[in-house]
Amino acid sequence: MAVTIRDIANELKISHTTVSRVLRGKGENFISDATRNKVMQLAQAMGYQPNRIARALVTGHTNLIALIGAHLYTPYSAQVAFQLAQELKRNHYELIVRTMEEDSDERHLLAAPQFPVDGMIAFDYPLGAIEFSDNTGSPSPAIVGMGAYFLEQTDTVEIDLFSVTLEAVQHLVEIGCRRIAYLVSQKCNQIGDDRHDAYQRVIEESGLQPHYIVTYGESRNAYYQTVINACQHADRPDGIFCHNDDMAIGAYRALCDLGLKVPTDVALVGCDGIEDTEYLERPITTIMQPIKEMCALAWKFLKQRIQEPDYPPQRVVLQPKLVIRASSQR
Amino acid sequence: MAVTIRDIANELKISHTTVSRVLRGKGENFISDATRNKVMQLAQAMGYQPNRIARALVTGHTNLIALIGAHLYTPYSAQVAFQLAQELKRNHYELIVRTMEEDSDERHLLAAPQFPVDGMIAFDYPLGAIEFSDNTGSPSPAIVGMGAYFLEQTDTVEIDLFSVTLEAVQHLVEIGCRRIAYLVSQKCNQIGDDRHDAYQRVIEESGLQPHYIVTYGESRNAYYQTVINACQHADRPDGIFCHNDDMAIGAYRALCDLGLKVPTDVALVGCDGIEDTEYLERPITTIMQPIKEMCALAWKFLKQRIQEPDYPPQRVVLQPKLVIRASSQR
DNA sequence: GTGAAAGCGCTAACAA
DNA sequence: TTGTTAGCGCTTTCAC
Repeated sequence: MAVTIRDIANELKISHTTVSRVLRGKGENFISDATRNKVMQLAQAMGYQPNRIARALVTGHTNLIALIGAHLYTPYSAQVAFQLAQELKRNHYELIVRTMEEDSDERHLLAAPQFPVDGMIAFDYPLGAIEFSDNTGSPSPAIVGMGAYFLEQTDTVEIDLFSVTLEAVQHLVEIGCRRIAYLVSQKCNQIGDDRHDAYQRVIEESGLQPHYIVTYGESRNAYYQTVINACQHADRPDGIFCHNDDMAIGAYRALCDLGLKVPTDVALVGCDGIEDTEYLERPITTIMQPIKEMCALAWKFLKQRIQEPDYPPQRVVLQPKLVIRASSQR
Repeated sequence: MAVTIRDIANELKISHTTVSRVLRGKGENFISDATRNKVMQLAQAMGYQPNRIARALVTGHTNLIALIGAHLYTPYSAQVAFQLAQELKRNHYELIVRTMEEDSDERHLLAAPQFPVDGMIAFDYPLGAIEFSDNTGSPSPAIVGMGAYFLEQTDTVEIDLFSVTLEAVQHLVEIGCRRIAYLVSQKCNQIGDDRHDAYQRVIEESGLQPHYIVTYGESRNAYYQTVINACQHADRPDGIFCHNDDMAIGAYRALCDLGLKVPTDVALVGCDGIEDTEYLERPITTIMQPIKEMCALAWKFLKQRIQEPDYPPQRVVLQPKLVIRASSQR
């Protein structure tokens, strides 16, 4: 059996409360040095490890944070998850990764039992707050929204993709593209989506025709196929703004296979800033997300919310940057 | 406040023990249907959620599993982590991602407090078992090693990279490479490492000269730089076996920038089978890890170990596959 | 079939 | 400065 504070207390003929106080650094100024030292030493010697479960039961917090999202397996998400885990670790918190599958009942909390966490970060996951707030009558848990999709009611670290997409599509216009397509998954292709709206705006203002290449699957291979189909006709686009980098990478490969040259025949712009876009023969122009900053802020908000549940909701808007690379330089 | 079994019991004028039994499905055959139904209904109506912490305190298990490793942020690791999380979810377990940094004191458990888990999976992390077993006198926790690096004392899902590397390097010989280099990080470049040993063996048996390109950083950019330096001389290699795909991708880009053609000037083979190798103009030949199988088996072993701590250690060896692509086809 | 009581290891209020 | 007591919400004997 693991050693408990009572074991230490018995050994020392003192109360376990005192041991608890010493070990937790409480009572800085009213525990005698003699006692403190005795306890510290023995705890060390006996290899005492506090039982976090017992502590959690009484304090009500676990020092666990959940990252929730729909596509936590993409390179972009993986980077975010890792960044967050690092950030948390410094504060003695740990991260549980919770992928919510979209078309299943798991949306409903009862389906898959979940370990209680002190807070959650909903990444690019607009439904988070809804699900988790009205679930029971209990006070809504600490939750912060983060990314390009989020909800209004909570703390949020919002990434504004509108302005930068304006810039990105404008950039395609400026390098001479006249048939600029928008490669996008079905579910993101709608009014209200920053990228969609910004694309449409620039196209209209430039007097061009919008051209949506809609994908249904969610894999690079699906994107690849979609682009193969969309670009084998004579009236193919001469520039593609891709909703994300995975699509851009699928598109890149498709264009190669079709014998089309990037950027000469077709210019390419992606979004997210994952490393992969940089390691191609023709690196892909992309929108670089401020991952580090986003994670740091999300954690800052969440930490505060955990400490002060009634603090007024905070919000910050981050601006990603367009990084121009060979795929759009003519 | 959240609703407890006592709330339900009081409401129903029965004991909380009975409620507990019903809710947990114990006492299948000695709880009256009347009681059972009443309880079920009220629990539902009151939105009862069991307190997992309280349960964990008494049962001693959390249904939490930790994934531990040194480089959990690479695309390969991310894929593994995701796969594992999926696997666990089906069994009502959740995953905590624990990156161990190499050159810090975090190796020692006391440094960063960790939430108790029912088991751990050490991925490509040979030190796992050492650290976690002799830590206290307590019985070693359930742990399984997984990947190409692991320890002898525990359950392990081992990936044998030796045979397939033999095949990979042999393949380079067969397509006509005569100066085959091995791109590897400093810490993996040693006897005992499958890839290192297999490379050396083939080179020797083919009467060629070994040529180690050693990198010190751990990023694609570091690999890129290393290859730039290593390949700008006239006696550059005409084939490179890369220790992993990230290195292969860094190398690929370096070769492009040096104006060298893949595979004509330099053939390339990577290892791990991450998606990125497939989406280049010249897809990279690689060793495809059996991620899914590996994760499924690791979880199978771990689950068994959790249930039967004294079961004799299990071990299985998995064979990855060489996937030949354009980067090594002449 | 059901309930009473004990206790998991800890923290926190209140005494002394 | 230290100890006593209660209790977090649950599971688990054991008794009825």
